[in-house]
Amino acid sequence: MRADAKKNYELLLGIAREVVAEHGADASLRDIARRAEVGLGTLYRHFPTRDALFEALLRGGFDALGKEAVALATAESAADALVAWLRQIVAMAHAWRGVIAVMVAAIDAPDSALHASCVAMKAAGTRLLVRAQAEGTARSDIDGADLFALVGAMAWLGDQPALAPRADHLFSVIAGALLTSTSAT
Amino acid sequence: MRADAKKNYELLLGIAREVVAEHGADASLRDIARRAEVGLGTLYRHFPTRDALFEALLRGGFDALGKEAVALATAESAADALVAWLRQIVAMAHAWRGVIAVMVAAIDAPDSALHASCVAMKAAGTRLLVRAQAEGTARSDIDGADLFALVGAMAWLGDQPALAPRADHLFSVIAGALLTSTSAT
DNA sequence: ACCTGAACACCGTTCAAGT
DNA sequence: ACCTGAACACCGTTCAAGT
Repeated sequence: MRADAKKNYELLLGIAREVVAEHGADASLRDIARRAEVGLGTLYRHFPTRDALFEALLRGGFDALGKEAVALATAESAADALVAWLRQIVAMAHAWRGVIAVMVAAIDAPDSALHASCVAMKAAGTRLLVRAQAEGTARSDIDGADLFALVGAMAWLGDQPALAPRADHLFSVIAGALLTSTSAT
Repeated sequence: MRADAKKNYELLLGIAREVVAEHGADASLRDIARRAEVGLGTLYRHFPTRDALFEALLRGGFDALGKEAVALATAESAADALVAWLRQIVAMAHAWRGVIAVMVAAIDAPDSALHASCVAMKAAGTRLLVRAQAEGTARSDIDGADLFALVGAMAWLGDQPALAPRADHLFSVIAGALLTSTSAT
């Protein structure tokens, strides 16, 4: 990548971070280009699609969550590990208002720039779930797809201003429902 | 209301029903007016806001759910009544893709045309919940606001094509989490 | 190689002008 | 009273023209 291109790329990413923090996942791409004082075509050249932009914005978070899942895979309590990881992925989605809907759509769209990351997150969650199930502390009538869907639902709750105050409490309720009663958290 | 106005009102409502069924809650109002072969201003005259249009579209459903809640208030099992009603309100939201987010926003917006109906739905759910709690079959650390939020989350799940196949199963999981273990459904 | 911004096809919302 | 549609201020996306 040419030096000036690289500069624009980084600049756009920084401004996008700000604008998305302000306006959520459906922020205006035009606005981002405008604030970055860059042609609209430049934004499209670097991020040909909205998903591509989010992939770049979230890459760091995805990496961290992936590593965290690996670390938690050997934790003493598989149930606690699962819940701790769920809490983190919900928090990340919550940090990017509205992005959860984009992620959920991407999991069914192989061509989305977010597809691989979302599949990886789903797989990581599945591994933690399966381990807790093997341990006997997570209910067995749930699979990775269910878990991914519940993460979506919990993140969505946090995205709605009217519901956000309940999000933490409802996280406990839902997380509790995933665990078998002997190890309720 | 003048006869021609009334005709336009009904016409718009019918077309809106179709268009919203096709495109969900963020359907184009312009498109509705166009398909109804009516000036865009006419649509705005009858439905000054998107919420006003949805209020008109959903009024029948809200009425039915309200009556159903009254009927269920004397059902033998308060727990079953609660779950049955939850299933119905989630189904109604599901029938109008995307409308749940509008409803959730309206509950915090006293000026929304949907506000009263949403408050009524929340209150109806709360009554069924309280009765089940009194009966000892619903957990006591949940209130009406939590219930409304969970309805939102469950309806949202059904709205996402990638998650919809899991919506029924997850409804059971979440509904089960609301009940005390002695009466798991 | 990369950047720019006009062009196109859409929105939601308002409001002067018509009947 | 009611209807119409142009006008305005926005979008996302593409692409010819520039450097």
